[in-house]
Amino acid sequence: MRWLTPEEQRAWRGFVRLHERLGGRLGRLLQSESNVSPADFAVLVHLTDTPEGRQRYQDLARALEWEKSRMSHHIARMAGRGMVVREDCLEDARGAFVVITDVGRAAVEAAAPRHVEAVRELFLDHVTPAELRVLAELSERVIGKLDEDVS
Amino acid sequence: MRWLTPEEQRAWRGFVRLHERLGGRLGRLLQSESNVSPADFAVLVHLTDTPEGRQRYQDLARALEWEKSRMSHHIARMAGRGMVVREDCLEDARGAFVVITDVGRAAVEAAAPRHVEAVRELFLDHVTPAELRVLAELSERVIGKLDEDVS
DNA sequence: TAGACGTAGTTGACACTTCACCCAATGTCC
DNA sequence: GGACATTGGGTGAAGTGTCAACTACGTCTA
Repeated sequence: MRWLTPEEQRAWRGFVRLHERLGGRLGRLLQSESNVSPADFAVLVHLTDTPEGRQRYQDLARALEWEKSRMSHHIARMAGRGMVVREDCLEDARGAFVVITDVGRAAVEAAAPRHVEAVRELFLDHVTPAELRVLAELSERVIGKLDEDVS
Repeated sequence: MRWLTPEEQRAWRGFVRLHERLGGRLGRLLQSESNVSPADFAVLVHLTDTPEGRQRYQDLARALEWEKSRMSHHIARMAGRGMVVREDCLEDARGAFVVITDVGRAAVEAAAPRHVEAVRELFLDHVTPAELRVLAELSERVIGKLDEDVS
């Protein structure tokens, strides 16, 4: 059996740990300063990316890589807090839309600047452009391989 | 307000998404093929790293970067499944040890080879040694900065 | 040595995720 | 146009994580 070499371990562990740490910090920051969970924020950002501020459940689920059940539960909770509303789909009676509300829009707009600033402060500012390029390429390549595997 | 440049976005999004995807795949693999959750696996691996197969709750929590409460709940559940036992600490009556059982040992040993193989197949095989080095260095540097910030 | 403060771990309530299953609408193939 | 699989989404229960409060022990200091 082929175990990991020290360099492989170092890179793999570093990668995993870095994400845990950064994710934790950024998440707590969103929560405490803007009263929005990372999951809420992700949903809201994706909704504001569309011109109408609305998206099909499934498209949203694919974009966020969530299971449909998680999407359903989470949107129900967000709807309860007034950040989004559910809307039936006329073309396909099975389907439904998630639509961002004014409350939701206000929440993203309040949270986004601080979040971006934190990403910069905690991550981007400590990484060179060359490293960033390597990271981007590597990520895209590996994600591409993961996608191939499924098919 | 300074938004992210396209290259910054590409790297940041890629990084986050890569971790989500890889984590998801590896986690589901552990769960389905070895009947061990990623969290269980992490605990068991850390325990087998020590000669006695035992560690203080707090040390384990620090190593895994879990909150003490999560550790307490999770160990209770794992104990319920017979993978570990709780043991009182004689030197410090407040403290306690987590000790791996034979069942736990068998579980890691069954799961580890397949897991390592998957990390290789899904990640390491698609990344050059040079990229790996960049990733390791970058990760360690940024984690170091995160640690400084706290102090 | 009494009080104050810190540390190790626990607990319960609540929020979130997953799993397994349900249902209705749609597609497709004969 | 009827059988059958597929798709889009919902649901309840069980598993998991977080937060705040709590117990009990240890340590420091006046």
